Amino acid sequence: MVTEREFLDDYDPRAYPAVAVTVDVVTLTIRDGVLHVLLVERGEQPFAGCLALPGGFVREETLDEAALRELAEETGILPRVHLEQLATFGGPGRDPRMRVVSVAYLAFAPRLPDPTVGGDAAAARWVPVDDATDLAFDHDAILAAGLERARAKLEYTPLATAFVGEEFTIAQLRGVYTAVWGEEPHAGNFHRKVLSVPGFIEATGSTTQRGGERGGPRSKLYRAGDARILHPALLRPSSEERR
Amino acid sequence: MVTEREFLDDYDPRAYPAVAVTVDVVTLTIRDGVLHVLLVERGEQPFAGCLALPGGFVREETLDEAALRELAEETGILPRVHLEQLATFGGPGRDPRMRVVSVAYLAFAPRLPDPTVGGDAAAARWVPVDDATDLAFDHDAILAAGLERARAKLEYTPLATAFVGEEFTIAQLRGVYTAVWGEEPHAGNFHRKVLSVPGFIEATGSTTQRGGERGGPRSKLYRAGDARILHPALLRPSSEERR
DNA sequence: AGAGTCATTCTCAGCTTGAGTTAATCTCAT
DNA sequence: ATGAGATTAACTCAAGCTGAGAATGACTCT
Repeated sequence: MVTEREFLDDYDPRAYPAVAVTVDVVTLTIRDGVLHVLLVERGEQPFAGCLALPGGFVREETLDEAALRELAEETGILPRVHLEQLATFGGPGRDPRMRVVSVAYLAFAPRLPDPTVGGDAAAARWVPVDDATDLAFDHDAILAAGLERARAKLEYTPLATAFVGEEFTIAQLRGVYTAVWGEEPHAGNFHRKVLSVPGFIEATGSTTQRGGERGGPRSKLYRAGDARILHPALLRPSSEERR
Repeated sequence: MVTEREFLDDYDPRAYPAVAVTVDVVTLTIRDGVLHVLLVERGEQPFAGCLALPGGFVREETLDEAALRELAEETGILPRVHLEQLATFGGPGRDPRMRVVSVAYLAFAPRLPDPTVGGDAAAARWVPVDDATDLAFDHDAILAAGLERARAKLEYTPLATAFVGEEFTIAQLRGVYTAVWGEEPHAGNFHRKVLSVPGFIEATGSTTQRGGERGGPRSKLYRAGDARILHPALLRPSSEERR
């Protein structure tokens, strides 16, 4: 990570401005069909009163462990979360106090209870992503990067299954795509597609106890398959508009 | 990037083991049809004599600037390089001397002259990626991540054009895919495909002065189009084997 | 001149996709 | 109870894309 010569020439901790390394976590979940992100309210300057992504200093642990620890501290306990590194933000001036390099993580969780307030932050809560603006520091950019990553990964990975419970219906899975993409896939084609992609989902053999709230037959239940990537991919309807 | 409370509680630079932040750059190019990576030879312990990725400390600059600077120091001058952040590696124990968090970058360059030795490193050189094993620190893992990213991005971005010159033939572009994927796409289908994806390449109107070295007609010349993503994507032949 | 190479264009069958339709199964309000 | 409306699941069909192979010339080298 550094050439020896430069290490010897330059290495003197006191000669450098202190650099802090933190992790920030973009945690996404779906509540009532709407994509939410976990935010904490800052109590002090700078950005007092602003909402921010949960995060904190990295200790004697790997970066992944730090992200998982921060998340657990904010929300109590996190079962079955998918966690992956998103990107690192480290320009000078991100934090007015000192140089802070922040490794951002992205987490996906099935619907969880409201965060325990006994955690690290004064107040942690789920906020619909559309309302999550004017965050502290450069957290708007971090959130935007997380959302774009999530949207893209729904296409070619079985990530959507991380948002639903152990057993789920195809309609619930479709709801994940609708919430994240902001657009509803064609129900019939979606059904055909998720069943045809090998390893995406597998039938449990049972069905729901009742039909939908407003009627309809009982739907079959599925669980996540063992595929790590989807092939062929599920392309989002709006992909023509991108360019 | 950090809650205020934790910042106040924990922040004391001397109370923390010093953390260094560096950038390491995986620079890929194609020479004689073979994918190469830029490596430097370490002169000192640890890993003296080992090959390593070029990199160094982050100064008063953004992370992107640091990566670009390190690259320029190693190779002289870098025109037209594509540079993107890859991932951050920061577990304890990566470097036996101190905690080092390294932000890895991925760069793609058209064929360049051999690196100027007047740069930062004692000896920088291009090494075929298949020979780039047993690197210092965890650079094997960083390189592997860079290669996988490069292979994936060839599918859905016009990245391949970053490996060739301003003007290029479709065969040269195919050569990029062959070198990176390790598998030659079907020539006819590749030709049809790159021409049909909107914004990938555009004809310049001219042709090469001569045919190929071993015969064949003169080929038309193209330049990169303005698309940022390819739609539909160019899938690698081996994608069925993944799973 | 002849052999071999290679860019480019076609053909064609198979597969996937988008859009719409149909049948059967339920819930809810009347 | 009964009908209206909703929903799952399955089917149809045309259009587009893909992989594989082959044909056509334009070149270079011997």
